[in-house]
Amino acid sequence: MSSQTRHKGSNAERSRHRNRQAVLGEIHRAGAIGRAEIARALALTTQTVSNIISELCADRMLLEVGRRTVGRGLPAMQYALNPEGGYALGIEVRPDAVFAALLDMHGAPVTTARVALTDTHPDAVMGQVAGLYRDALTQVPAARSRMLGAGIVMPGPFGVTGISDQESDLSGWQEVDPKTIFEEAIKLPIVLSNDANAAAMAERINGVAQDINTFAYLYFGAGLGLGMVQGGQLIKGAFGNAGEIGHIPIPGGKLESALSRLSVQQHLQAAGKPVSDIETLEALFEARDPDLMIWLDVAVAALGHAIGIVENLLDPETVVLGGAMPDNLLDYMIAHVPLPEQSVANRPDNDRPRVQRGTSGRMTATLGAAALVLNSALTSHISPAL
Amino acid sequence: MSSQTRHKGSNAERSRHRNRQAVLGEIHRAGAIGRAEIARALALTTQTVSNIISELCADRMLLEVGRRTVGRGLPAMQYALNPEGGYALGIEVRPDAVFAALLDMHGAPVTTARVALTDTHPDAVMGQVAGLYRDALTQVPAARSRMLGAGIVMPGPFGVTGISDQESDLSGWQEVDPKTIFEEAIKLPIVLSNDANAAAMAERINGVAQDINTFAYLYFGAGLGLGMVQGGQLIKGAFGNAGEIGHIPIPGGKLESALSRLSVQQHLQAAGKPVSDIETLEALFEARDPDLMIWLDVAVAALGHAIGIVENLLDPETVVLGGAMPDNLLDYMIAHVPLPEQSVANRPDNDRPRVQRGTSGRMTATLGAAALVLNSALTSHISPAL
DNA sequence: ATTGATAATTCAAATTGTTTGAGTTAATCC
DNA sequence: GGATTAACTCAAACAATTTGAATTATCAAT
Repeated sequence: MSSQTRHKGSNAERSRHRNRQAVLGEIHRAGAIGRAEIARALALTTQTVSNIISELCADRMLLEVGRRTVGRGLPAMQYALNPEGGYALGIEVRPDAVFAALLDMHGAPVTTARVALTDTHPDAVMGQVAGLYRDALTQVPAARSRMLGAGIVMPGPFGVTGISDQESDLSGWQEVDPKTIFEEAIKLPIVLSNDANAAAMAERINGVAQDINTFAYLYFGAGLGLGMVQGGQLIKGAFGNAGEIGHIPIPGGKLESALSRLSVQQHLQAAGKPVSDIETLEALFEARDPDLMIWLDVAVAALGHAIGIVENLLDPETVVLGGAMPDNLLDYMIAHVPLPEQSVANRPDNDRPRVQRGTSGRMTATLGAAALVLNSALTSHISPAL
Repeated sequence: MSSQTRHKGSNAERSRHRNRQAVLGEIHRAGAIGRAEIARALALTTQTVSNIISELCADRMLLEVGRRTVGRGLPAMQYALNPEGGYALGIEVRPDAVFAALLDMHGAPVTTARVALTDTHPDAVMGQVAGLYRDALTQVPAARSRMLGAGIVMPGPFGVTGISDQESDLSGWQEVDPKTIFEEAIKLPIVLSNDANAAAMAERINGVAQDINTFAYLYFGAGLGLGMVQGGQLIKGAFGNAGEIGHIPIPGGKLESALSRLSVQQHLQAAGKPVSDIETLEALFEARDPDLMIWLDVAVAALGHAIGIVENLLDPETVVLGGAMPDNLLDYMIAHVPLPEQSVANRPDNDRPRVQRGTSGRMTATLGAAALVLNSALTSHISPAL
């Protein structure tokens, strides 16, 4: 079944809804901003913005943060998002554990949690997920009445049986519709995504890509994923499986066999140095372990290749690197990656870094899951004016 | 300068504009359709659609095509696009020639023309372009008052001096803004694009991708280009240079050194068989020329590689192949390409062909340039309902 | 052949949300 | 201190869609 891309018509009510979202997005972008300035940015009248803002204030979505004097004229009252105005739940399902995070309106995590997963069948997972949600609401009771929705990150690819790695596969999920069962388990609007897309959204809501509308996120999960954002919207593909960059063949095999957590683990395992967690990997790198450095040599070459593909295909403002790798390793890779000359990003006047590290941490994808929800609350879903 | 992706607010007037476009798009998609059905598709009331349609009829954009009886009830009056309701100009600027086409509302070419280009400086090109536009209007006087806009296809990449091939470069264009000077030369709204994106739009308006919202077009120009359409919209990248797939390195060099018109020409040249036009190439293939078959062996391997990249990154419904190659060669390549198994498109239930040939002809990009204009007239630019 | 159900369409009134224009407030500039 | 500038508010006007009742034409069943 292909992605249903049927546009809907517009009416007054839907206009209001979009304008509300656009106002929220503008405030998010600016941090604190006055009504007249919002009106100019959105090509609306101050009156309209005023109406919307008084509504949002009544809903406790906004806070007045004092007047700011810029030049002449009446100083504008500044408004900012009320962090407690809305919450988004992020859930990440991995084969061995489920992560949860509750984000406030600023995109800051207010609770995080993790439970081990012994049974990966849908019913068992739903039980854990419902429990995590319950716990989060217990810790932050104020969120109960202000939930915007939940983002779910699961191992993909979806609907593909041909090439899935057994390792990353969850059993018993073939015949269920994830969105439906999650909606039943936690009564919230659900957004489903893969880890790389979620990570990209995390960067956009609260990270290095905050003002960047078109960028790519190379994500180290079990394999190698790619989240692409063009004009503030994720590129999902026809079946939601866009960004499977790990499968792409490169001279020595497929990309993720040289560039992934699994790859480094296997390499070190073969060298008699089994590594199961990131801390060990971090320590090995601190010690400049020769076997790890050998892997890195191959990995940065593959990374250069991957960046070339992404830059030439998407022409992004920047490529963000992150995921299940220690920061020092990511920084090393960024410092030593051979950036391809044959790339549309290799332009003389390009002052932005072509590659940068994302806000790190193992929770990136979980936070990103919630960020998907925040993003849809903060963007108006109207294509930019031409 | 990055792509300005600032959303605009909505008001009654803009709602009407979008609804008009959505109605036109729905009629285009259906061919002939009744008002109530449009209303259901767009989640509007029949009354609203009725108002919009009577306006469009008054503007001569629509034709009544009789009533159609489906089941019970009053048979619905069917409406279709009036082909003469609007026209779009397509201009393709190549280093050696300028092509022009005038398309009617159905996307059918009503005039096509070509002039050789001896001087590629902007002023000279503008003179030729203005002349082609004048000629087109002379041949189709009815179009004069009903022009929707002009699409321009030019060699890219834009704003990149680092990696442009001299061959495909136009001289004297570094310091001008193409959009501005085209707008001056022909007083019409201008859309700029590269050849691959235009070709993709041609397929979507009037070709094999008519009902496909997410697909990719691999375009043989001088090099190898890629047009990506996701949810009915082109993926342009931050600076308009998305889809430069030709630059991507593959085992034997960069992709377009194995897979492009230039590549086959150079290969045959080296074998003592200079080929300058498509007909010769077609004839050589008909004769199964051994040198050409050698090139093809390498080319289909490269094509398989390219398809793997595109499928895994975009997850399209299909990949369309076309451009400056004879049809029989394209068909051969499609029949013999080694489709990668490591691809999200390699799914058991996929009944659609993974690769297909586009509506061919050397004019694809020129027609596509005009199709860009038609597309923007027929789509409402609202993101799909979630 | 008549009657009832169904579906498209139209008309007029109600509704929603934005815009317009006049007037108020509070800052800077001279 | 007065003129200018800019943000903001109020009330009325405006533009579009929606609502609900009435009309028309077809199918299906009696």
